[in-house]
This record gives sequence, C-alpha cells and structure tokens, in this order.
Amino acid sequence: MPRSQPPAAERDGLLATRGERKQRTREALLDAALRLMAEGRSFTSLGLREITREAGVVPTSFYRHFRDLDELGLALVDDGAGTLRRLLREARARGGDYEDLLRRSVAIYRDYVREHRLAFLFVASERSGGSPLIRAAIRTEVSHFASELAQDLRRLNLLPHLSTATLVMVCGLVVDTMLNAAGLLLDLPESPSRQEEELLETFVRQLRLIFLGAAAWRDDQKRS
Amino acid sequence: MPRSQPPAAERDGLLATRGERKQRTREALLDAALRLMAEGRSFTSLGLREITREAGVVPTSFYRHFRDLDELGLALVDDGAGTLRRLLREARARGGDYEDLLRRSVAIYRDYVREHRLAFLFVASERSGGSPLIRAAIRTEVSHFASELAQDLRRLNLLPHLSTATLVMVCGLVVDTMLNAAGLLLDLPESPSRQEEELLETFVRQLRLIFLGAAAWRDDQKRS
DNA sequence: TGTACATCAGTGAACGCGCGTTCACTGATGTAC
DNA sequence: TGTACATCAGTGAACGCGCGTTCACTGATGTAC
Repeated sequence: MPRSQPPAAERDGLLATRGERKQRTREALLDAALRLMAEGRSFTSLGLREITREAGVVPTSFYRHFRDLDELGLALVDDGAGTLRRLLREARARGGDYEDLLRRSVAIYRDYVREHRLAFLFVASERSGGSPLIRAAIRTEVSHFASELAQDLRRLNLLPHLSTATLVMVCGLVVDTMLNAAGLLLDLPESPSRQEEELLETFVRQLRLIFLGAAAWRDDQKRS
Repeated sequence: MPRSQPPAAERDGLLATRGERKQRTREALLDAALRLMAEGRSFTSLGLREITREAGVVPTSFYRHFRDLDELGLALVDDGAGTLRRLLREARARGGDYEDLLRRSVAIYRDYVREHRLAFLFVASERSGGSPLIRAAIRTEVSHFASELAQDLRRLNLLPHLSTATLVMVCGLVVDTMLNAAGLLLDLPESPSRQEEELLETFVRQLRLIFLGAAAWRDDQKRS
C-alpha cells in the first residue's frame, strides 16, 4: 500500500471537517423545510421547531445557520434558482435535432421537474405565495431565467425577427406557462398517468400557440 | 305619515333579524381572513384566534360559522369565484366597439382588480399555494371561468376557426396570464405608477401574442 | 509528533405566550298559543 | 296583543400544548507552538 487511504468513516462522511458537518446540517434544515412543504403547507406556515425536528437537530441549533425563517427562505430561493439554471444548461446540451423540438423539450422538462420535485414545488408555490420578501426574490430569479432563455433562443437563431424586448416578453410568458405546468404536474401522483398525459398535451399546445404567435409577431405593428 | 317606517336603527343595520346578524358576523370573519392575508401571509399560516380577533368576536364564535379553517377557506374560494364571474359579466356589458378591444379589456381588468383587491389577492396567491384542498377548489373555479370565457368568444364569433377544445386551451392560457398579471399588480402600490404602466404594457403584449397565435392556429396541423 | 488552549456546532432547561378546543353560560330574538 | 317558552349567536374561563428565543453548557475539532 503505497499511500494511506482516508479512513472509511471519512469517505462515507461519518467523519468530516467541522465545516463539512456544519454544511450538512444546513442542508438538512433546507431539506426539512422543503419536505414539510411537500405535505401541503406554505412556507409562511412553517415553524422553526418543526423544521429542526424534521431535520433531527435541537431547535437552538437553527440559529447557528440562519438568523430567522426569512433567511432560510431566501436560501431556498437561491437553491431553486440554481436548479432552474441547471435546467437550461441540461436542455441546451440536448440541442441538435430540431424535429419535434417542442415536444422533446417538454419531455425533458417533465423529467427534470420529477427529478427536482421539491425545488419546483417551492418555486411554483411561493412565486405568488405569502411572504413578500421571498416572492420578490423568486420573481427576480425567474425573470433572470427568462432573460437567459431569450439569449438561448437568440443563439439558436430562433425568432430572429423579434426585438430583444419582445423576445424577453415572449420568454416571460413561456416561463410563466412552464411554472404553471410544474405546479399542476406536482399535484399528480408521481407515476405516469392519463391525467399527466393530458396535462402535458395541453402544455405542448400552449407553448406551440405562443411560438406561433411569436412567429406572426411584427415589432412595428400598431404600437402596443 | 301613512305607513310606519322601519326604525332607523334597523335601516342602518344596527338592528336586524338574528339571521342577518349571523350573516354579518360570517362576512366579518371572511373579510378578516382576507385582510390578514393582505399583510403578506398565506392562508395556511392564519390562526383561528387571529381571525376572530381581527373580526372583533370571541374565538369560540368561529364554530357557529365554520367547522374549521378549511371550511372558511372554501367559503373564500366561493366568494372569489363569484367575483371572477361578475368580471366576465361586466366586461361583456361593455362590448360593442372592437377598436382596441384588447387594450380596453385590460383597462377594465385593471380597474376590476383594484376594486376587488382582496379577492384577487386570495385567488392569485392560493391558486398554487399551501392547502391542497383550497388549491384544487380554486383550480376548478378557474377552469370554469376559462370555459365561460371560451363561450363568450364563440358568441362574439371571434376565432371561429378553432375547435372548442382548442378555444378552451387558449382561454386557459389567457386566464393564467390574467391571474399572473393580477398577482404582479397587487404587489405594486395602489396608485398608478410608471411600473404599473410597464406591467400593463407587457400584459397587453402577452395577450396580443396569444391571440396572434390563436389566429394562426390550425387544428388540423401536425397532431399536437 | 505531542501538548495546551481556542473555537464553535450542537445541547438541554427554562421563559412567557398564543394557540385550538371544551364547556357551561347569557340574554336577545323568534315562535306558539 | 300579550305571555311563556325555545332557540341559538356570542361569551368567558379553562385546558394542555407547542411555539420562538435566551442562556449557560459540553465536548469534539481545529490551531499554535
């Protein structure tokens, strides 16, 4: 054995640096909050003790990580924004074949929402939910996402006749429609079903409608 | 004086039948819940004692009107649905001149949302909010609303080339966009502002895009 | 490498408080005669 | 119309409970020498 391995316990994460352990507890708190919301609760109805209990730590531990619940909520927004950004990266990587692009994008999206169920649940429901602070933070992130999507469409040279402002408006509508669809999807049982098929069918048709409208749009038409 | 008047107190509602008084307390409870939500709270975070305190009655009074908070929530959904239905009736009554129909409809909508601030706040935020029961009830009402809107468009002979299923899909998208815009509007100060103007401008453009798409739609195009 | 000390994530007891719900009640309104 | 009784919306005390936050603490991890 030329070099010593790190001890098994460390590799498994049973032992780790203090910083890593702290980070893990922090994530446990965030996960706990999302899990509680998955049971049909809004973020503003969650309690500090409830979250720490779900995370398996003592209530006072909470303060080592967040000043208050708002701060935890904003951390959830950050995580959710990261999840959205990765979605775009993933969809981008799949590009290439334009045949039935829309339908394939929707299938990717469906898989992605399933895979990141809790993150989408949080973003979709708190986007217009109770806390003004968190709502504002989510809207900022969502509008960044729409802008990134607009840049992507530009790069792909889709809808080249639209002004940037119009393209962003179109993408805003697309993103709202996506998040709306995510909210509906998340209310269905996790397994594929007839209802899910219909919902996705409507989603595809709505996106097609939007892109049809975008194709027909003329930026110099009657001042709108 | 040929006929006796009802006593002043009764006309002013200070005295009334027991049933009327009960009804008034019930409404006070519903209003109280909406008012608390207007302060940036989600429905699932409201407490029974909090609501009765805001309504000016003793906590135990609550049980004379609702079995629990869910039942009160469903009553709020009913009220909200009524408000939506009246919107359609009001917009219908204004028909006639088709010049700049879209822009005028949006102005009517803006006024209506301002006038029924609390009802829209509830519907827009609980539509994808915490309580699955209330969420489902709102979605049912919203989809009825979309169907009514579709019937209206049929009656006006707008988009006559679309199948009923497609027209309902289009109206679903319109209604989602409306409620989304309501949510954004309600986060602005009540008075007109530059921000509000921009938001309404985007709203008009999104609706125009949707109707452009609907005009270009062919139901027999590639199976969607 | 070994030792002595500092750091600090997580603990556990304690606090005052508002919660939802129960219960027996009050007294004005409604009804029967 | 007047009287006697029933109804029932709203009251107020009481309950056990979980809440958010404070505080002094423990003991493993990290650091300096």
